[in-house]
Amino acid sequence: MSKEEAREEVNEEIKIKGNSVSPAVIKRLPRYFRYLRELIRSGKMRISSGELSELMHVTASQIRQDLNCFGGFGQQGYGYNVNYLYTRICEILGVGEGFSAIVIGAGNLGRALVRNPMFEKRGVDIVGMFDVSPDVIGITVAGNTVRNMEELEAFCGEHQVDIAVLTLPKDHALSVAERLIALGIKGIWNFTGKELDHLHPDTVVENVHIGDSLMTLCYELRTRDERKEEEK
Amino acid sequence: MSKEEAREEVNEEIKIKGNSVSPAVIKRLPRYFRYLRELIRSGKMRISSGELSELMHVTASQIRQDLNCFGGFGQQGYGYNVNYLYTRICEILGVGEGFSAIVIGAGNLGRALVRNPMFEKRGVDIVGMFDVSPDVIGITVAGNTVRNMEELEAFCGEHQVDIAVLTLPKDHALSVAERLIALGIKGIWNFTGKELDHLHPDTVVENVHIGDSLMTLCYELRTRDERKEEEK
DNA sequence: TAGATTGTTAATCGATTAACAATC
DNA sequence: TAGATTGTTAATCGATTAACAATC
Repeated sequence: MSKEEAREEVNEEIKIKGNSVSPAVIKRLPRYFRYLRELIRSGKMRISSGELSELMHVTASQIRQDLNCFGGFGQQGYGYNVNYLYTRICEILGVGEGFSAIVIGAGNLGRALVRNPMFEKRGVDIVGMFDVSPDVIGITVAGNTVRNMEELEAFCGEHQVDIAVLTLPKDHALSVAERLIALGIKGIWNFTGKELDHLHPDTVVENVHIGDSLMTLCYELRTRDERKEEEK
Repeated sequence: MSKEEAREEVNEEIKIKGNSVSPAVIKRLPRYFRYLRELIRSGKMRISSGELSELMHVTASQIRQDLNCFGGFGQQGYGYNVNYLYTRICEILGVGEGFSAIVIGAGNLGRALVRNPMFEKRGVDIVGMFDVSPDVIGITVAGNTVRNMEELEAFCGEHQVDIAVLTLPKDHALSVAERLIALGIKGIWNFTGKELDHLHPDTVVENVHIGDSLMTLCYELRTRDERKEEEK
């Protein structure tokens, strides 16, 4: 067995042994993904943890530690091959797994999301949109015709759907989530503000609260204001 | 000096002594804000850390620890007065400071954000929208007429603007940010994906990368898939 | 007063950083 | 080989949890 193969095995073992990779590391992976994308675009072939640390404003130590959770991606004395590293990060994050998604709720947010290149960049394929309002049923958004919510079950019977993006009003979120879970959907990207975790142990729920970020900004502004007041 | 006053003094001191409140706590505050809002809506007058912990799926210890960073909001043997607690959290987060914001970029995302009740709920007032495209200049979005970017300087001279929401293409983000900083804008809510931190020490930048959240979901889906494969 | 629940200290846990031997 | 830089261990730092005395 070559060293590479042995490493792979250990690697696999780690992945199997539950979530041995800490949440803090996982949360940082998309950021590596973004920076590596940029580096490739700029034609950079190779990078050291030191260089990358300067670029990303994190410690080189953290970068090496993070990347090593998934195996030795670098080479002593050389650094990391940008393309290889990007490929591995993509693998880890499931880019290229070909996940498919439906969007439920074709309001302002739902439409804006579908028109965003975000999904394409991350290899997630939007395969359908749904709504209850006759005002939007039948319209086409970025190539997706909005279907009647009543067609949900039939549609999911015909198409493989991995992810449901929920951008519908809060008070309908729970009942829709239950329908989705009954249909075997594995992941819910939840913009509704309704707590949908713990509904089903096999369904992954990722919550987005954009407003929380706005509030963090306001907190900083307020404390900065206060500090200036004090300085007087 | 009453006990309350003494407490306030200590409290103030803490706030002044730099960022003595840990980032982890600050990040959690908006969540408390959301839950307290709901509790008020449901008519609940009083709550213990134990009850709230069950509701929010965090430890009671953490709740008490978090709230205590800002002073004693509760009462032994009683718990927390929901209204009072909400009021204090709002104060801390700068809700009601009357911050004003402009949105730069009236594309899909910019328009969706402006139409969202988020800003209103958090006491942030949208006072203007800007874009460079003749296609959108002049249209009205949720009561806001989209202005030509050229009017930015004149507008900011006439109106108090605290926050700029950037939803414009990445490659124009830097030059616009520099104009905003020159105009004395204090906070940037950055959706562009361009790194704008460290541009100016007095400008607070809060970055939003919605795609990162999607990738976290994909990571969970992939590892779950992999685990199922292994089980076979 | 007795019961409940906070505020707060101490203990534990996890995450980050520093350091350096391994090695390309 | 010498220099560079990783992978990895050990040390530090910060955040969470447990425990309980203070007190309403």
